Amino acid sequence: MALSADLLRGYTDTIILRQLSHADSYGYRISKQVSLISQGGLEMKEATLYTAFRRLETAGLIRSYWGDETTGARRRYYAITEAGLEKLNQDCAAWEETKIMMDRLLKEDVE
Amino acid sequence: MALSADLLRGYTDTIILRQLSHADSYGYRISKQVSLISQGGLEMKEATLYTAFRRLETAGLIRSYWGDETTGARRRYYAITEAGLEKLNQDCAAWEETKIMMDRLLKEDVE
DNA sequence: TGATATACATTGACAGGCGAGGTATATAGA
DNA sequence: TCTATATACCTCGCCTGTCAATGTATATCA
Repeated sequence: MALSADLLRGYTDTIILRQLSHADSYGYRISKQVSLISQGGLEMKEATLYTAFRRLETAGLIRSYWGDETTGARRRYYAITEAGLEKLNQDCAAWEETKIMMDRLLKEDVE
Repeated sequence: MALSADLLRGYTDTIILRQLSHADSYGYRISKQVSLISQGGLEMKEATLYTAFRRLETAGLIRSYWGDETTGARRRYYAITEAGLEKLNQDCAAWEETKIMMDRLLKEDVE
């Protein structure tokens, strides 16, 4: 990822889960979507992306299947699972808390 | 750190710089302050903290000196440098952008 | 024919977080 | 007096996530 790369470490998974919560998708597309939505601010590197897919699938948060494209490069599609949706909700809640916490840590003056 | 540990990776430095922007401080105190301000949500581990101090000092963003306590354990104080203040400003700006980006990635629906 | 876009995947280096361990001083209580 | 607890410092080595580099294959367009 670019820009605040390290900050978002660990939220890669959440971002992917969120994209999959719209509809099944595949690596290349998710990577483009993320660039688009973040207006170029965040670029998920392929290595990072595919590592995350493996991690998420192992954890049972997503599952994958090969698309039946008759033309062009084959695509491995990913779908979010029930557990994945739960995780997404948790992560989003955690993100809200993190924002509040960080804002306090970065702005608030100490007693 | 607890909770969103991984997310804050890389922002450890920023949090420390912010604390030092109030006044010179030392490891143990900063760690307590962070717990206090974040209401226990974020606990900076000592290993993390001292690693960060080394990193920041090497980078010229802070400097250190021994306190002249005549009683109790000795303290190594840290002070933020001019470069550190600049870095802090940049990081805070980056944080604001990151929030916007993440909110878009986690909430906004794709086209 | 060669460049570019689509689409997948792995390997190995690197960096940051942190558990576990260690040192030393001061104080309060049993 | 001895022990526990708080204050205060520090390092080693493991683990995990990111990512540059590299490799594969298909389709399109100049």
